[in-house]
Amino acid sequence: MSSNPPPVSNNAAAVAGAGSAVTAAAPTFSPLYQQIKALIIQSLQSGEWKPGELIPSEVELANRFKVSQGTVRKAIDEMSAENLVVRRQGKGTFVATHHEARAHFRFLRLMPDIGEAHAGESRIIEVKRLRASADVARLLDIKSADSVIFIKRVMSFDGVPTILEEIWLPGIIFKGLTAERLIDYKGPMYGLFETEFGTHMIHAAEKIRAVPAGAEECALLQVADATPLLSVERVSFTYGNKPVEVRRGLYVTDRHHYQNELN
Amino acid sequence: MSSNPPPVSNNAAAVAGAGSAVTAAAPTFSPLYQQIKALIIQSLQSGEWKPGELIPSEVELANRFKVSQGTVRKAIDEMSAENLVVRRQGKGTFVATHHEARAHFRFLRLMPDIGEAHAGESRIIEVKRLRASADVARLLDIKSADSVIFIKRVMSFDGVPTILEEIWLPGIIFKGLTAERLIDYKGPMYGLFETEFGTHMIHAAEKIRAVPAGAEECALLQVADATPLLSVERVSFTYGNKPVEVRRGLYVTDRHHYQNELN
DNA sequence: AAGTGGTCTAGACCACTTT
DNA sequence: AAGTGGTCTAGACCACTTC
Repeated sequence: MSSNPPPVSNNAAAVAGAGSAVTAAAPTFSPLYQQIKALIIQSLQSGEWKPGELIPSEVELANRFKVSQGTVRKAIDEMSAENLVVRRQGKGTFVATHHEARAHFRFLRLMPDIGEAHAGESRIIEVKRLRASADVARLLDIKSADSVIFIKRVMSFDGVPTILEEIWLPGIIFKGLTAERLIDYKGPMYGLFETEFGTHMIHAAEKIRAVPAGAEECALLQVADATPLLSVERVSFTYGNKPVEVRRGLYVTDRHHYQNELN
Repeated sequence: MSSNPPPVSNNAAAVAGAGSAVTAAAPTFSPLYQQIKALIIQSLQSGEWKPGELIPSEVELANRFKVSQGTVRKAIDEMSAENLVVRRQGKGTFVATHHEARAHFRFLRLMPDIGEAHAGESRIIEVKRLRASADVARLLDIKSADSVIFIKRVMSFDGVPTILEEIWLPGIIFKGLTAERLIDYKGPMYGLFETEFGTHMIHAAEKIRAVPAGAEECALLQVADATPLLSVERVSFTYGNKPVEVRRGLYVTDRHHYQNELN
């Protein structure tokens, strides 16, 4: 640590229970590189560096935070592992964005049984504003009856309708989202969310079930009544693990499958 | 690199195309820590350190391989991230094992909708030897008609039959596996594979679909005909990414769901 | 007190990209 | 040539566990 007082506390525990030796207070200690990581994430969250942009080099950040390059490096290493940033040797470190081929299939795990995965065609069925149900409000961490934007769409692959999705978004964040903007936008929906509404999804949790197709699903997905469908309920999160999207997808899985790696 | 010649090549590319300056041969270069990692994995594979056992300390390994502790550290860091080993501060680094609470749910993603996840009861329906079908042989990377061991079982949670599984194992590796040993064994099946057959699973790939229950599924899982079930096809791998298990599970998902995190 | 992994530093050199 | 991330080293100190 040398003699220079660091601008970030290196040991928060030193402040705690200075008198009581036995029952020390819960040590809220966190290593320097974690604090640096938190600071960098704050800058991402505040929009100081936007998705796709270059962030300062490791030496620059080391100077800014008055720590060694190795410490900044370890912070960014973790962020890279969490897909928050992308490192490119010789070029720099970039904020992760959904406007990239590599990101397109991170949140879409449905793969064709044969052939290569490719982007499908999206058909918007309905976009409207409504009041959050108790369930959706709980998942989005908003108040019941708060305004939400509801989207219903069908995705097709090679002309075959395969995914029926319902999406709920907090009205406050996605104010002004209309069917036109969704239809006009070329590229993945998360790219639109990121560019037009400043909301970048960093991770999601899914619950998967097998359910029978109902009347509406049969009509929109062109399957027989009670055909087994994959039900995928997703909650997506942005910086700070804030939930900002609830999605319920119904997948036709006779020519596709949900691919998952267990590590 | 100092002046001491390292026992592991620090730059394999130096050997290649020594004469041709323009079209250099494909540089099979790999960083030192990756080579160290590969060596450690070889030792795991050869059984030098068995699951649950303590591996040599970082300083010891650094001395053995004549590299710095930091290089060993980076190798083990990656292995820890891949769940090949578990680090315990003050104690040492241990080979990962399936005989631990934390490992029990790494390969079982089916969670109860309400309440805590807990181990279910396994009922063995059938164990027999047979010849590998073309499909199974391809997935296990063995020859068609090679001997495989086939297991059929039902898992129940709180007395409710929930999972019907069929498992195919290479006969060569799992020679001597009988219904009795499966029934007598307390604990997870992968723990038995590890302890009794020296085969530790390190990761798996799953393909998930929704399918209708057939006659046999209805009988064994006590569901109505054509009830939608989650079909989970899994191939599991041991050290060196060698496939050693094919598994097909059918999950009842009215009180459970398959949980997945997208990162 | 000794041994282990965990953090932090400072400096060197390499590989890759851009100017 | 200059700047970036990637690798490797050597040494210090901290936190945790065991003796």
